[in-house]
Amino acid sequence: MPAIRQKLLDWYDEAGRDLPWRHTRDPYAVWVSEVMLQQTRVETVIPYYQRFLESFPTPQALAEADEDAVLSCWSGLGYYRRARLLHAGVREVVAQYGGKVPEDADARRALPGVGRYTAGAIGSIAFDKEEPIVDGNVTRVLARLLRIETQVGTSATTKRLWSEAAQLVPGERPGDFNQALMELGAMICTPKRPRCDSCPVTEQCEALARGEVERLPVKRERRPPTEVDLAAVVATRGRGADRQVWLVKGNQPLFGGLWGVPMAEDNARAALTEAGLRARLASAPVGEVEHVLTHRRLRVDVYRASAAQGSESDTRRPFTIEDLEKVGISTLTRKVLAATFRG
DNA sequence: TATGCGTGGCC
DNA sequence: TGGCCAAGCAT
Repeated sequence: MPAIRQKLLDWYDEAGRDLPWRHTRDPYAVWVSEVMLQQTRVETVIPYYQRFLESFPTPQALAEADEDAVLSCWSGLGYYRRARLLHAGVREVVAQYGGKVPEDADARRALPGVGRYTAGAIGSIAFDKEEPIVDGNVTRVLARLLRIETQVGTSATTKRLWSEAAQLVPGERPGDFNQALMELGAMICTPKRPRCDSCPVTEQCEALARGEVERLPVKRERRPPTEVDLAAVVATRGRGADRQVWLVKGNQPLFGGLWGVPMAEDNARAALTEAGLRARLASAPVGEVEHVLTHRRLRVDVYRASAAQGSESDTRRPFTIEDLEKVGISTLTRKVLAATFRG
């Protein structure tokens, strides 16, 4: 086992990528990077990470920001609940711990949005603690190295993976070792066409010895996405540069906390009614938009409407194009607006 | 334990 | 082209 640890560290020192969050051990910055990287590619995260830390350089700055500003910075990155939980977690750190991310593992783990992985990543990278992590990369690397054939996602396999990771992590530079494990999964031990020729631990790999690398890990089947037909209403008032679009702020699971045009299943009139808007609705859609999420395939008919009047509230108000940059809106909303105004 | 939550890139 | 993801978490 020590051989694996040292070889991975040596390989990481030589071949590891130079990424923005690898230039800091500020636990807050590490936290931000880890949350952004959840289920999201490195290349996608980089510009968001840099903008976010420029806007909110310290826990205090983020804690003081309002949610619209935070989601504006997150807009387009997806999984918006992450941003809201990070915001809540950082506010808790400021309120309870004087703005210092707690070194205590249990206290860290108890923060909103901080699960076992994120807690371990912050602990090992920022605090040099010998805490293991298991993410998708580590799962794949360990499943192959140790030839773990049980299905990923079951409690027994999860327990085994965390146990194996915990046995590997003790020693020097636990944060770098954890990142080396993930980096190997990202660069060499990839899901498809792994680059075993360049792998530093081929001698230790039980799956390679048996020619079973591409078969592992054994994953669960995915359910096909649900098809949903929606109607969206772009209700405007004014013309030209003064034109404003009515948006509503949702607090539902889908796109929670973001502003968007009124939408409802199949029915544009219902979308307006649910939004509490009175407007002249066009009889035919002006366009169609498709948006695919992991578990849903959305097909959206886009309608125009004019709404000269309307009562504004915390969850319903008109936006100029300029205003849109100050709040969080989903990529779906961007598509709907683009389909309406052609850019 | 199973499910829902976004997005963009890849082959 | 479309299926398959990618550094999880909460419920």
